[in-house]
Amino acid sequence: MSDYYAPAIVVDRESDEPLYRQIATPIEQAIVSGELAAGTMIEDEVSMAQRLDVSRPTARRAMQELVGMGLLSRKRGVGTTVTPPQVHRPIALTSLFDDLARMGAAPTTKVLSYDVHGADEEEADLLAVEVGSGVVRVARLRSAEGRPLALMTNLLPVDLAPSWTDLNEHGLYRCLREAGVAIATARQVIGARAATADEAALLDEAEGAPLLTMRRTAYDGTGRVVEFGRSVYRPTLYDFSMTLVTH
Amino acid sequence: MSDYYAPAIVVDRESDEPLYRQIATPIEQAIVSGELAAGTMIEDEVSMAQRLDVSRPTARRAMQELVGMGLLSRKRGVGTTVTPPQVHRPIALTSLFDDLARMGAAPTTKVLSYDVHGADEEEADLLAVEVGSGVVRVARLRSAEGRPLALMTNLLPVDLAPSWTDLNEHGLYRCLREAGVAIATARQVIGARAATADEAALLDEAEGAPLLTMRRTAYDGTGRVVEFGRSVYRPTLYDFSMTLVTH
DNA sequence: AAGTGGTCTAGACCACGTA
DNA sequence: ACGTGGTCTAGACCACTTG
Repeated sequence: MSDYYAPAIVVDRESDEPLYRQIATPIEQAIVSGELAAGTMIEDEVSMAQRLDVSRPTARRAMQELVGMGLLSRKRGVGTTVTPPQVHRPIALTSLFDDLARMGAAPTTKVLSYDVHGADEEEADLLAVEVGSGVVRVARLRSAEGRPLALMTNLLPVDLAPSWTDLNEHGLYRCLREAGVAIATARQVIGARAATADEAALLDEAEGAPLLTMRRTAYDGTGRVVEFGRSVYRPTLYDFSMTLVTH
Repeated sequence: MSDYYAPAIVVDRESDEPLYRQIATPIEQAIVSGELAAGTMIEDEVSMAQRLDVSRPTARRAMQELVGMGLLSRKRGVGTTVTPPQVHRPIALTSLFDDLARMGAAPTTKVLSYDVHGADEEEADLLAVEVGSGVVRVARLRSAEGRPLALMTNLLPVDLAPSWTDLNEHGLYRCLREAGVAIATARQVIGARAATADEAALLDEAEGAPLLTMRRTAYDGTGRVVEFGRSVYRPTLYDFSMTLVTH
């Protein structure tokens, strides 16, 4: 008799949901909800397999999913324990709009310009498309709680670009997602520089004030460029927060 | 007869290296070296298992490792192909020193101060240790190609801190690694602000010039705080480049 | 010695996409 | 209809850690 956590799960063999996920999901929720404290011992996989009436590889796979997310850590000869939350996997590739909304900051967006045209050489290069193919360039001012926060310009292939009205209501990434565009990865570069006169006027800063800058190229699963964006942020109101992991 | 890539591998059953890794590693190298172009079809797992004389789950596991790294993508009913390099997984949690060295920038470090003392309340909070326990606070000036680039201050528990001389020769993260400290995750916040007079003097910038700032807390696998650092960078000479991934 | 996770086998059935 | 990857079984042996 040990005092480990043995999840009360009954697997449904008729369900479309794989068994290993039926097992992993409740444990995952128990961990992220804080119900299971860091360091809590988890039932070993042989016993769990017998108890839930699945094969050992199936129970094992459920555990491995959680190890992969950084929620559990295992030591041979010792057992499985809940990982401290600092070591959990990050929520990756969030959008500014979602970030602000999650913080309860009531973000608003004003589309400053929305221009459809044939790609010039630089634009074609950034999007990895043919010169002259249709692209949309849009500039937006993002505010939170009535204060201007960021100036964003984005470049997209026409066939992916959301409409002016959509962009006024939602974030770009949400528009893309709802249009069925799945972003897989993005490369971004974060820097800083002094505000130009135009930027200063729009952002309610002084000319020459330090601004955070971000350049991002987003790709779908096939490697196609979905979007290229260049933004400047007011560093007194926004910064980039992220979790890094060693593999 | 199809024209897919079938790796020429002979597995060594006497080796300590797991079979799935003996299979995955050569394929991984062929992809990252560019030998296999994006979109190249990979042998299906049933045929690979027979050919290499391993069970199907073993062949499958090798493939899954590569899928997890973003190197391969699979579609049920279709097959397995090499992922475009844009979608490959990022090299996570690099150190500034390594970054510069990889770029051939010949980084040098000057330790400006190295102070061992009992943690005050703020320091204890940052490192999640008891007030009064031994901590090391070190300030360093990092230069590349003779030009000052970053001003870094770090706070570490005494028992983990490298010596002054080690820090003058290598980057902090390399020192920690060689001391057997394995960093698992780190949280960092990137922002910007104007340079103070002191910073400006050390970094060869004007007072009030925009600087990139970074705060980072690094954790080992048990959730213990290994290091807390605060740095400022000259944005004309350095920026943060990273790849984000959706899970 | 006992218990844990790590690896591996030799099959099986199913869901999906293509032809 | 066929071939693909996705899931699952019921075992097995090994390596490592702890008592």
